[in-house]
Amino acid sequence: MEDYERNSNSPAHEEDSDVRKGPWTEEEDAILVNFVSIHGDARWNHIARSSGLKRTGKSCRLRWLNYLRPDVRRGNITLEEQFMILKLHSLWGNRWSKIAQYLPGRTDNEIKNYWRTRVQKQAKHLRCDVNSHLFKETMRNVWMPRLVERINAQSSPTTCEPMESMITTDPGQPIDEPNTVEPGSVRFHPHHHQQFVPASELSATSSNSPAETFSDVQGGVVNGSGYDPVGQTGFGEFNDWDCVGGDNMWTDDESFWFLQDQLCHETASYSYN
DNA sequence: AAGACGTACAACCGCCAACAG
DNA sequence: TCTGTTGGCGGTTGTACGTCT
Repeated sequence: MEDYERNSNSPAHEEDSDVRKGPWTEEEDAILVNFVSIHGDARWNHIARSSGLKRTGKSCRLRWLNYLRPDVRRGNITLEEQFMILKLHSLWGNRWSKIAQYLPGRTDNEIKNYWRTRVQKQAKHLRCDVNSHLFKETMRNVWMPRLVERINAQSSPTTCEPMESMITTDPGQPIDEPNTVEPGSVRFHPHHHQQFVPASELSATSSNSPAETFSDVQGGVVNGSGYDPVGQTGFGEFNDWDCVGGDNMWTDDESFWFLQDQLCHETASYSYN
């Protein structure tokens, strides 16, 4: 651990040997939070020097963005977030920061970790590459439909099922790692600030009329069979998994709003407010 | 009970683009 | 225009912790 905390191999730079590495302590966190609250979160090298922290500016920035920022959302990835990650990754590839923009409170690091630990693990189980056609087809035709089914099935503060239980098509697959989504958690488009919350929360907590549900507003039609990977809903047309990053890429807004629209149509369990 | 193994996630690294001087 | 600095990003690694044998 001590080796990890010290940059030991640069004797030529006295300052560098003083740079701390490794896990942040509570004291360091407190100093950084206090300093940022006063001076703002810019000029990280200046912050690192002026605060007295023996950290690099980069390290301070990362700690703030990924952990200390007040709007960082912690806890397990929800079903909706899983769906968004899979879909956005299919559109944009490993552009984690871009994907994170559409998952408020989630950091690129968290999404990247989720992808590596959960999704890539499934590819390993299938004995195929995460970029292979087989894996993409499995994700498109098995996991994502099941995610939509689960989202549809949610009617109260929800349980979040891990990806591994979705690899099988057995509908009776038990949920082995349930977790609770914090009531009142909201997701919104970063540009338009339109929030959408589970309908169950709305009905319980707000005065919104039924006519304000998203599918009503949008005139959306619930697809009775849930997720349609290649047909009526249009997912399949555009979701060319082999063309990520190619000429078929959409603009950011086109991609996001198409996806948002599809998700809302298919789950019919969200509403804007 | 203890060691091996697997998982989750915090943190670092290297590269690159933007920007200021 | 050039150069150094800074911040952003994706990839990778290290470690704590849980589970399995």
